[in-house]
Amino acid sequence: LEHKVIRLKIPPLYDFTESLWFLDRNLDDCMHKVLGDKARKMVTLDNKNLLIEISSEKNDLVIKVLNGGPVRDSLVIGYVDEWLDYTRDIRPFYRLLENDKDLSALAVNFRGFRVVGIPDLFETLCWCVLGQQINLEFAYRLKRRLVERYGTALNYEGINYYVFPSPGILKEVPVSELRAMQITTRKAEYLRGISALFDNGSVSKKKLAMLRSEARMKEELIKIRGIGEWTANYAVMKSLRGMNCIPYGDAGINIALNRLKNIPKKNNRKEIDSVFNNFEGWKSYLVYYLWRSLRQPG
DNA sequence: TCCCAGGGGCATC
DNA sequence: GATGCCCATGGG
Repeated sequence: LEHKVIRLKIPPLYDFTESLWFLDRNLDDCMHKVLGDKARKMVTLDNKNLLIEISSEKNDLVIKVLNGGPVRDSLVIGYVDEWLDYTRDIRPFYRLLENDKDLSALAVNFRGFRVVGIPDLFETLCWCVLGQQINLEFAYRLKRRLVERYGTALNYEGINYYVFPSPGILKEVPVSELRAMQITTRKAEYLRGISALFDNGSVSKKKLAMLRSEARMKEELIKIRGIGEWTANYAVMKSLRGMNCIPYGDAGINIALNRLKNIPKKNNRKEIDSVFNNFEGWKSYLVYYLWRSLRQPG
């Protein structure tokens, strides 16, 4: 069977194995699958569901469309870039890292690591709500339950790939049904509320993107019940590609900066800012590298 | 038993 | 604006 194949030249400071590491990292994320040195994911482009596979060969990033389509190459390429952020020139970020003696090891240890995005804003926000104040493993389990029940599946070579449930479907799910999945009453209410806002069009990625300013995007998001400062920053970073997003209060950031810079783990907003102020334009990347540092001994 | 997890809302001062 | 409490489950 012949598949559509797109080859893209890999730019400096992009390492696909780092993207793969993030996509795998021992967490059971139902929205993609890592098989050896390949990643597979179902994506919706031009109202069509496509199963795509990403791998690397020599100096190329290789995209195969395994199922679905056809859609224009540019749509597929655009999606992969939103997902893996591979075309961004991150050399300026590396110069900033290298100028900081406590952080310069990050540029060596995680060379070529990029922010892995979640192009679907609705999915991002639901994911944030699900994961609030519980451990990651359990959060991924909750997401899997939600997606398996209300999402759209494609079975390919014995594995199910999913499109995240639509707002129209989730807004109608009774709280009791979500409660039965161990999603708390509060979270169920948040999910239904966010779903309704996306379903009636009052909130959308397109509308937020048109605001241009990250600060204004966050401002709009925080108005939504269930979305606080942490989630607004996370969502703008992961879905709208904001470059100056700091999820203040994040436990992982606190631990990483405590290790690397001996900064207190609580009431540390000013200390956090004093570090991040040197990374104007790359704050989100620093957040990501700090998270990255938690999972592998420096 | 305790504390903590890639939080957020709300009441209170 | 800071602080304390609640939610609600699992892991260490």
